[in-house]
Amino acid sequence: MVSLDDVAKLAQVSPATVSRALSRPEMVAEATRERILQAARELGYQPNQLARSLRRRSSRTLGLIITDILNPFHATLAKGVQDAAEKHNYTVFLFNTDEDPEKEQRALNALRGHLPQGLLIVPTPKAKENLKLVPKLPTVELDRSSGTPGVRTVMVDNVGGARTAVQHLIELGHRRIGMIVGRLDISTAVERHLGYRETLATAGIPYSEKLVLPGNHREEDGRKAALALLTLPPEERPTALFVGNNEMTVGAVLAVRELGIRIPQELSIVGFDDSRWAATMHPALTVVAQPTYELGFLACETLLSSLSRGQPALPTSIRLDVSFIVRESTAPPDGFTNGLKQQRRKP
Amino acid sequence: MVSLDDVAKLAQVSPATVSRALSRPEMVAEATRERILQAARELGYQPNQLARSLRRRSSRTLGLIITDILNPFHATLAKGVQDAAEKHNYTVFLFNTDEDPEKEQRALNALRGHLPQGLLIVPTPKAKENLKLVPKLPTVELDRSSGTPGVRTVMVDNVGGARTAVQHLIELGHRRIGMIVGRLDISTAVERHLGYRETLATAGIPYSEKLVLPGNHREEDGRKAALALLTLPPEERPTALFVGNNEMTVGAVLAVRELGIRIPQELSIVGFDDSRWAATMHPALTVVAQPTYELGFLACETLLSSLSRGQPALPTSIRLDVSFIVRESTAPPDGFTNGLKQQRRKP
DNA sequence: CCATATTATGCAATCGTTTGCAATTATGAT
DNA sequence: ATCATAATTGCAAACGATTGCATAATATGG
Repeated sequence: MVSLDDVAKLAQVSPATVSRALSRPEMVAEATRERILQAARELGYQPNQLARSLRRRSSRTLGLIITDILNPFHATLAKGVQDAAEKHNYTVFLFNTDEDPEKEQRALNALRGHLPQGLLIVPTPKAKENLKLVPKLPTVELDRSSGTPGVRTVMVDNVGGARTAVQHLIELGHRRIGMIVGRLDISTAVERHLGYRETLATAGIPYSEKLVLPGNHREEDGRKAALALLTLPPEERPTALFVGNNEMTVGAVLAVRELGIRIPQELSIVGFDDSRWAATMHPALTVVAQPTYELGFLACETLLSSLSRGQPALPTSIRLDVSFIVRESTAPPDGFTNGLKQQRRKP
Repeated sequence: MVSLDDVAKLAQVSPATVSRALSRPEMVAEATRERILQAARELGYQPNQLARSLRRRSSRTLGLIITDILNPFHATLAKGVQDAAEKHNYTVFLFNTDEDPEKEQRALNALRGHLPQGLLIVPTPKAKENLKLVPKLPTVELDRSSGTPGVRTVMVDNVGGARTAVQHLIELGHRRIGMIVGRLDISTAVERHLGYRETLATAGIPYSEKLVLPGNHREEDGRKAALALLTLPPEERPTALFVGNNEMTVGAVLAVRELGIRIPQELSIVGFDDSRWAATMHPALTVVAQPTYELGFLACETLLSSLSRGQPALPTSIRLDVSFIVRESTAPPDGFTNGLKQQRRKP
């Protein structure tokens, strides 16, 4: 490893001058600077970030904690964050919690030792507790809120998205609309559930607990929940399903196939969060689409701008709009005149 | 930030002793150790990894460079690596190159400053050049080989996978089998192409350049290539397609749909690399499935074990077996008796 | 040409650990 | 007790950068 001293020797100046030539060029005379840069280039010098960070007490490093890198939603989020970070010359440490609060805790502890400048996190339900491990770290939460006071959040309009989706189903003529909701200790699930309830209420449709099943955001949970809802007696069985996240939607669709139920003739289905899978499966899924990449990018930009301005990070909460994409998985319920089908809106 | 000194004061010992109590417990007396650990716990002490790494000249950190985090294949790879790293208490820096050699170079430079212990990389075509930036860094290449001498690789049996796929098509009765191959400066593409050629040769089917189109591994490339192949005059148009990676397979399938060609009746298609999409689309795709997670996990284990043994890293090359999953996208070509369909093997 | 202001460099302390070596204390055999 | 030996602990010097302060070099102005 070639160090400052090596460069200093070659350029015949003190290490201090080399340091300045590199990080505050205006402080050193033109000629010397040239000589130093030349020497550095010659030796292939690369500053030791560890030493630099240690001394500066700041690292140009960010922590990113997501809950499931295999979920394209999170992968996209991560890409948005990384791109933004790279733009500003920050490096990011990526951790995966698999929705496990313990892993989250370990990740935070590991991160802590690396003195990141900031943290971007998709919080697990225990995050409020876990985040106490890093009390002074500028943090922004993505996608969900843990309810930790003083933390900024960047989320999408979950309530609005759910409303649009459910409203769409109601307009098609559905009355028994089931929902596969996420864990109710996660804010996105709560909000999407709220949008669902509100919209039913507005339409004068009574809320039925039987039609709302929780799941743990994984494909298998969606499958089980859908199986349960769709094997209710015909009188109670929902004619439409609103599913709270992308993975569970996959599970739900697979369950529907297992049961041999036809979409959309016998069951309409709307998912939250778009994906290639949703767009290209047959029939193509009607979904609430989120600006996922932008969510990550923006969250990172927000964090970085507050860092650079050295501001005390006002606890703002940003909401991004979602869009509703009508495809082929929704139609009027059985018994309704199929003429309505023609009226379906296009995306 | 609470430091060693703080703990030392509280426990009434020297910082040196605290350090030892934490990293070489057997060197300090039972009683003192207890007192120190207690103090550390009380203060919520977390070692400053920067300082530690600086002094130890080793960081318990790995670099991971992949080319596309949005591709589930790479995301899965990353998860395998991370899980293995976490198991051994290593932290990983993740970088994304988007197949861009310049980004790869930047990533390597950024990484360099953080003194990682090792590097896992899915190399871009310029990696052989770029890797010179980190000459002494223990490196293992995943999925592909850049041809850099002395570097270990962990890959799958691409030739074998391609052979099985093409053989399967031949046995079904296909003679004009097209291939959408990747960039020929990437080893996986070369190998899969080789398997394709060899199998044709063995079966006595002449190799036709017209039927082999290169692509840049992205969905859109697959689409374009498929469009080109499938609009050849009927006499030349392939009756089956072997596609070299998952993203291009998606594109190819979409192209087929655009053209209104039915799979598998009018066209058989086999992809390389399985995915949820491939498994659940209609008709479900026949694929060469790779042990993706294991690839990442194993690569990381390999790297770590060579690190811990302090060995000079023999340049081994590990090949993992692929498996062939026959689903619904392959059938005998038009004009062949459909009776053959029944004989299709199961996975 | 000298005093003073300005600019460019160097010195040395520092960030928080680790570790070779020396100093201290405990242990056990005589 | 006494002394050799072993087990603990502390001192102080690193690791590679940054930076306040002092100093040397140069420029400015009268």
